[in-house]
Amino acid sequence: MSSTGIQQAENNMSRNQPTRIADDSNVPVQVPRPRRTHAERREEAERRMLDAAVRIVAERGIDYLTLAECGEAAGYSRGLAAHYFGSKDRLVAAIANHIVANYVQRSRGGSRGRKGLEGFLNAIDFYIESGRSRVLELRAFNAVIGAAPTHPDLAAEIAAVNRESVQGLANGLEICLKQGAVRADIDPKAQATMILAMIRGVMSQWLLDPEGIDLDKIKAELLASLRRSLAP
Amino acid sequence: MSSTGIQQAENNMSRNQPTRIADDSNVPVQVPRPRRTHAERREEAERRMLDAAVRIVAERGIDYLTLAECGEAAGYSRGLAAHYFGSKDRLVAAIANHIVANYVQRSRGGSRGRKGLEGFLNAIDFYIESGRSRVLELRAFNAVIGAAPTHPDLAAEIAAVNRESVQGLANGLEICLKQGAVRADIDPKAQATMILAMIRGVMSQWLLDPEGIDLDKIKAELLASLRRSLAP
DNA sequence: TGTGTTTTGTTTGTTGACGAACAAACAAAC
DNA sequence: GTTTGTTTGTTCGTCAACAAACAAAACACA
Repeated sequence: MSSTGIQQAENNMSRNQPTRIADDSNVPVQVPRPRRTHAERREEAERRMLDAAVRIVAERGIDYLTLAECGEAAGYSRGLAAHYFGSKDRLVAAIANHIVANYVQRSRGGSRGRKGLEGFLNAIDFYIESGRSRVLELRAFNAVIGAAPTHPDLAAEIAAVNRESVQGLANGLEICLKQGAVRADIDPKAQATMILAMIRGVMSQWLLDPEGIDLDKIKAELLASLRRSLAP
Repeated sequence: MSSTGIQQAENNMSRNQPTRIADDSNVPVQVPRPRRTHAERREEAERRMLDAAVRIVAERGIDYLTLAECGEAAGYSRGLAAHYFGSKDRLVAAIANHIVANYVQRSRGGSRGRKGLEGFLNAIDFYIESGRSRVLELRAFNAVIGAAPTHPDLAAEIAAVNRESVQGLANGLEICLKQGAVRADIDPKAQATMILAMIRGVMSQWLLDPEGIDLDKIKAELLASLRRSLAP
């Protein structure tokens, strides 16, 4: 619900008067007027609060996330997060959508081009690298997934996210199937579920023990295994 | 640390006077004296509180687990959980060990016998079925894993649990390797990490959406894939 | 065997901090 | 001047933490 309109509201600086914090004169400047529209204000506030919430969850965990701190960490007041999201559970659900929306946005233009099985494996690589390079989001998402089964509001939300992710992978496999790039006796959806599980599970272990888990080695092994089990 | 001595204290009834709740006479009986040893009392209290904590975490999540409710749900007082575990984080760490200890205990005598690749795959099957049949433990464990990366106390504990699990699977693969039952160019530890990831990830998705995830089908696909990618 | 004392396990009272929820005020945009 | 966004004041419940108190078992010694 709150994930519509995240892709805009990015560069609103260009329209506004540049926020003048200080100028040449030593006379105290009156507070600058950004003159943003209501929608812009609202969207920026929402985005900043979600970013703050992601950071808090990633650093200290869901149980230490509070509505008040979320608002303040975003540079607003105590009460704003509660006002926007209503409850902590719904804030957490919004976090999940926020992270996924960010990922989807990034993944467009990511692994384009390559076809066949290698193209599919390339997408998996992108997924893994994406987590590696955005540890905050990864940690927060991991925490949300862990909490989801016991939070009814969240469970539905995350289950939907999972279905979409599985479907995305399954689509990739379907294409390969039609091209004859993978063996014909696989079940795309079951394979996709499995592969998503593998990716998430590996990242979850890596989060807990970055020293002990050689992500490059495991990624290589993972891709090699998939190559063997999927090749026609 | 608290997982030593779980395997005893099971049948302490045989040593004590059988707890007499009522007897033949209609004279009100004085309160029965179970006459348990201090160690027995302590262990039972600990076990019952951990069981209660597992149930609470599985049903409502870690953030709704409180020390007070844990004690009371176990049939004791408000303060006992705090007295034993000191802090919520340490209680949660104890939960993880409790669940793992339970699993390990059950897994002995579980998948014994079969050798070669099929024996290894059989152990994986056991792991999955074990989660399916003990949803409470699975849910609680899943929640703990999700929270671990942001809770320093927990992180170390769970990382150790993971290492043990990976090592267990890797050992199975090593045996297969020596028998020539799997291809020679795999890295047992990396494979084990991957396989554990797959199992956990699939169970995590299943928890969120038991209707949407056909566990039998995915298990079959998973085992078939492993057969293809591991076979010599 | 019994009795008194010490240790260990368990409960209860109390305090203080924190967080959610609500209502009302204030500020900016329309 | 009206709507929409944002802050502030306040209340209420809940939980962790600590400090005693109480109860059961272990021990010592007759």
